[in-house]
Amino acid sequence: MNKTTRQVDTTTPQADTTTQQAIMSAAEIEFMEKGFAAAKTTAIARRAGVTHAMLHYYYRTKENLFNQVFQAKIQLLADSFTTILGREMPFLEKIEQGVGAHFDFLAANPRLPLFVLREIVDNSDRREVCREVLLPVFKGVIEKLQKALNAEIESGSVAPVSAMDMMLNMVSMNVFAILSLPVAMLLAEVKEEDRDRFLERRKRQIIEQVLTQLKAEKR
Amino acid sequence: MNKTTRQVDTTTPQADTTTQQAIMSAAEIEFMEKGFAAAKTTAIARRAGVTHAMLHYYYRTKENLFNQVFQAKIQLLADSFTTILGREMPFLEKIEQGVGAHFDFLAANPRLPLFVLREIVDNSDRREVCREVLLPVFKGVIEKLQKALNAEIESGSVAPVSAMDMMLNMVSMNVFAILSLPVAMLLAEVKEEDRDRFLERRKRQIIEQVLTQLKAEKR
DNA sequence: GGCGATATTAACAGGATTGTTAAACAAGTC
DNA sequence: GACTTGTTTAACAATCCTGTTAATATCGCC
Repeated sequence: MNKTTRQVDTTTPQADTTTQQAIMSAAEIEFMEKGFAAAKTTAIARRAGVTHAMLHYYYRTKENLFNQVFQAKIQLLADSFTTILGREMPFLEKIEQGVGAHFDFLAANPRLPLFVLREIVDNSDRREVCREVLLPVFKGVIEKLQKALNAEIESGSVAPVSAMDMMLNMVSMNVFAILSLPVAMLLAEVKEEDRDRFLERRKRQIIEQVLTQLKAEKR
Repeated sequence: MNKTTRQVDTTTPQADTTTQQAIMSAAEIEFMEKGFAAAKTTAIARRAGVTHAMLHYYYRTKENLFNQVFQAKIQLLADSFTTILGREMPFLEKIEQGVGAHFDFLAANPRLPLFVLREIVDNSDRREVCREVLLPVFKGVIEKLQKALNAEIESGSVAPVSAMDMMLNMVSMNVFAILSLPVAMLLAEVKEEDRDRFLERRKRQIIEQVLTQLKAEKR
């Protein structure tokens, strides 16, 4: 097997040049696929192509290794929110872009939602990680969105909706679209080769749905 | 320990009168809480107050026991869809009632969505159970809904929307509302004692959202 | 009371799983 | 070349988990 340098190589972070990185990559895959309980350290080591003793050498415990993976994934999730708001453009277009980008991010990381939800249900430590990482990001996004919304509402161009509700609706539909894809394809009787088309159609539908809510007449 | 009768007592299905039922009840709780992988047969037996050998005596394998729980839960889920459509009433009111009832069902069975999603991801047998039980029910509901929708669309009282899209939106928001409650409460900074109020508010919001879509002006 | 069928227990077997450890190995330094 | 430091291996220990089995208990029934 390949020898490692003394220090973990931080100059080429993408490849599994070191044993430690190989283990981390393998752990990501195994944990994402099976969750903490069903994933086995032996399987992770096998996938990484090393003895399972190496896993304990670098990460001490399964729990410890998992926590590092978890932290990274929560961070990834947080980043997906901040990248939404970027360039200058008309408000509705910005929303359209934002919803679409969020959808695309999830479509590219389809296992992420279930992974997170599965592990926080009865583990308050992991919920705490979520709170620490996600909360500040989320608050910032909501605040910005609410400000933009208020301006539009003031000018009468969109209906009065709360940023939080809008966000929840959007995230709900996007996450669930990805999360439930296996069931949805069953229930909508979609064949495997039509998967991408189905997703694309659903994405457009969700965007329409969000815009409809914004354009609704004041009741 | 209480002795069982020869035949499982089907006249009083609610109580754990027999060992077999006690095991089944304990299994439901354990499997729903921890999922197949993390649940332990020894823990199930302990919870049921019997030796873990009894578990194997009645259900042979952990897998077998799990499958019976899974089947029952899928059936429960299916029933939650059929009970929606019942009495005669104005269309929009019926929608309102239906969405609310679906939400309430999920709120009463908050672990159900995650339980199902978690177990079908990489198990095609269980997906097959879903298909067999859920598909016919779902198709029936969609068909009925589409017919009712068409009539309303014809008369111009609601905007042209497809039953499938509407259903997906509705189920998405309801399921995700329950599924993500732990995270949502974190992100919306809701205290434990305000949980029910938060849920009720979200329910109303989802109903509004669905109705808004139906009342949208034809573009 | 004795018989037969079912229910229950305790003990065990086999295997998998996490984690440790002692010894071998590689590589740079003096 | 010996020393130091970090890496890797193989073997092991301890525990846990699923499933079996043989012996015992319980019950209905004749």
